Amino acid sequence: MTIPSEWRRTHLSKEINPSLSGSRVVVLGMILSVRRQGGLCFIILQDGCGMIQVTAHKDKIPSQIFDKLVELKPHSYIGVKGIVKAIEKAPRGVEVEAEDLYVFSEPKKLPPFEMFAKTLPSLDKRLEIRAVDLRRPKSQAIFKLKHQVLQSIRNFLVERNFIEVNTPKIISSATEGGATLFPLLYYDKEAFLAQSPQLYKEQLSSVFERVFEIGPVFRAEKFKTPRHLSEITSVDVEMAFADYRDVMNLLEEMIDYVIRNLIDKCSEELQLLEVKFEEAKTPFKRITYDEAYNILKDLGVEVSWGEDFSTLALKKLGQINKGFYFITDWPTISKPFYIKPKDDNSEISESFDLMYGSLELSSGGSRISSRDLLVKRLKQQGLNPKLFDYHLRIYDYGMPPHAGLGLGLERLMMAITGISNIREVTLFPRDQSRLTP
RNA sequence: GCCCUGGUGGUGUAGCCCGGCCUAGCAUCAGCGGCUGUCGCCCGCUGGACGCGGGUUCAAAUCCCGCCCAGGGCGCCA
Repeated sequence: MTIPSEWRRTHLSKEINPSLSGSRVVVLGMILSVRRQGGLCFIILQDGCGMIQVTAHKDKIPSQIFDKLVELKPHSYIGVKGIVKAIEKAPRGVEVEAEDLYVFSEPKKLPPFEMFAKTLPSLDKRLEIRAVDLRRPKSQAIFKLKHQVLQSIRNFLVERNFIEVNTPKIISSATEGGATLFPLLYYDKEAFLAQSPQLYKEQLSSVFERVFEIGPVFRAEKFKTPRHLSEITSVDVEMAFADYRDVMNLLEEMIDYVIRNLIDKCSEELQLLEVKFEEAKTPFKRITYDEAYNILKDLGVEVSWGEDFSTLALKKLGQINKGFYFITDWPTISKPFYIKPKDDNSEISESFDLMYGSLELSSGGSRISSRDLLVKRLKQQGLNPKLFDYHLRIYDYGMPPHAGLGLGLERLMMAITGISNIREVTLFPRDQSRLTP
């Protein structure tokens, strides 16, 4: 539809403030709520960046405009032309007193949830019409925060001379073994959706020294938990002439930077979601795998040295350690083939996981930069070095020491918002049973 | 792959264990009416539900079996 020229927006909701009092404006947006009080009507109009209260007085405007306005339902997309009034009783001390109305769209039906409801339908029901669910201010706030987190991460890394790269998501073989990949047909060959940009970013660190990628990764494990998805956003960082201690320091600084930025720029969203950041003080605690192992043993939790901690074990650790903390120096056997064993003890690796309570947010470490050692480690892990030839051949031409990390963006959002279901912090989550929307 | 829990109007729930007093309660919502400073408004009236199939019983929302769907846990998992 062509938008009539007199119904072009003059101001966004957030631009309307008491100093504009008396000016005539056109605001466009979607109705969140309509409340009528006799001859007075209050409408909360939401646009892309906030909301503004619109009022209509029966005795000040033509009756057909007033009558139309009061019968409008939430989810109607409208334009309102009116005068800005600075009024203390209005939210933010300002409102638009309507003179004219333009209706772009009215809903044929109402969604199964209310815009400000205290009780919500199950997430499953809401996901069926996710874009409508996102009209709820609280739902939107999550993704405005996520956007700001992404912006902050980019700013932080770029300020430190990292460059952003993009690597293939269609790959020929298992990146690191272990995880189940999604197979697909690539012309007449078998291919897979990438589980990680790991090997590509390592190669690129030999060129640009500092690289990062923010993009989707895919896992075909049949998870059915509130913290796993089949498709997630991974923040991958790799840097040359660095080891795992440098990476941990970088990650810690980055999270601190991200949180400071949120406090600075997203106070409304944080308030709406009741986020406090009480458990986000740097420096983050660092405990070694062996220390964690002994703590768990003393608690009577079943642990076997060399293995990843079980869900139960992580829960116990999370009870002891609130907020962010590192678990460092993992047994080499528990880590992927490219993680560097310690020079003085090859049983232990230069590696870390960043935890938030019992939730694993990130893992990383120093990487092996010798081809021979990589081949040895591949064999130890039961992987066929021939399948990795496209990667290993690069090492013949020299490779600086390097280290890096992978961070699950959605997991970070769970930690930041305190939301316990990863689907809630993902616009269109993919899991075992959900391929739409 | 295995185990556990749940499914009641559009939505969220009570009732189920211990069958009858359920003509299924409450809140929200929707429809109609009233209200000129609301902001999760308020007031009055009206409306709407036991996941699907089978069984037991004089009687099933309630007990049993199967199926479907959802949630959670284990295993597994940068």
